[in-house]
Amino acid sequence: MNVAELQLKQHLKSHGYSITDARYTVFAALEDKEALTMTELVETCGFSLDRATVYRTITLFEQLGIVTRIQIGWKYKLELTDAFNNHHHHLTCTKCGSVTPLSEDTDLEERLNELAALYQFKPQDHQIEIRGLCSDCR
Amino acid sequence: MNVAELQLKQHLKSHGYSITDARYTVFAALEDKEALTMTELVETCGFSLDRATVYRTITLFEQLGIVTRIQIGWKYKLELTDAFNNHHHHLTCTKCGSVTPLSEDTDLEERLNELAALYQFKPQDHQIEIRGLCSDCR
DNA sequence: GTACTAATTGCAAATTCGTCGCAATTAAGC
DNA sequence: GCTTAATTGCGACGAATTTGCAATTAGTAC
Repeated sequence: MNVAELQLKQHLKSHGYSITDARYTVFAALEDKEALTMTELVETCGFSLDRATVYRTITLFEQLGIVTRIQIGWKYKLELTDAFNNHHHHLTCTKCGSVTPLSEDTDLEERLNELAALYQFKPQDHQIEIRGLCSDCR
Repeated sequence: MNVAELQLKQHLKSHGYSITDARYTVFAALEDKEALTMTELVETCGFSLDRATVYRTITLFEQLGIVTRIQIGWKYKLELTDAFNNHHHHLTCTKCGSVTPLSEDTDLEERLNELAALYQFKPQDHQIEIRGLCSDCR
């Protein structure tokens, strides 16, 4: 069991939820991967888990702040949250459909916080998607 | 016919598509409004248009860069693109679900362009969603 | 304006997506 | 191990989205 899985275990436990194979399976499917659509996730878990279980698990993970939804092109996709080692900023190519994750950028984050403050808004999370042509397609 | 509708007409024409009532109706439903879900859009067009036509029209509008999907909380919504006078930056309240549009911000746009440039990426459009607690809920 | 052709639309049927109730199974605590 | 409560699988359901095809409409040339 790696660090992230230990973290998952503690997270579930501290919120009073059981540690189950299904939850590990879903978590593992999202670990260190590019964002997945719900359908892809269900396929990845495949034989071992029922569709309904995957949906229920994702709902729980979202409530617990383990997973977040981001939009990539047309569809929404699922990713682990920052706390579980991920990012939610992407360059999406409108031609070839490639997705390039963008590393965190302090200037950007700060500006977002300033803007939120203007509206007396307390930010918890955010996502940014830039659509355009990637280096290969331009 | 207002400026935006003229622009729509030219856009359709220059790409070889017909100018039809259905396309005006869908366009009008999105004009000067907050983003709509597909279901809301179908309801807005209501009696006059078949569901399938609305879906097909939106697919076309996306291909032509007239409409874009943005993520609002869990769901995606539809909005006119920048070229047709809209913005895609929002503050979403995770408690009450309210959506506040964020006005364009030069600093932010510039920083996004700088970042895209780092990846030899040619930006066409972008969206930003900040999730958190609105002034009423915090 | 009329006629012709190709594009567009409405309708109905078929998929796909996401949710729910309930019985069977599994995890947690003793 | 035993008991209890949480979790899962299964089947069924309602909502969302897509598709084929026939009827209608827009575009173009006379």
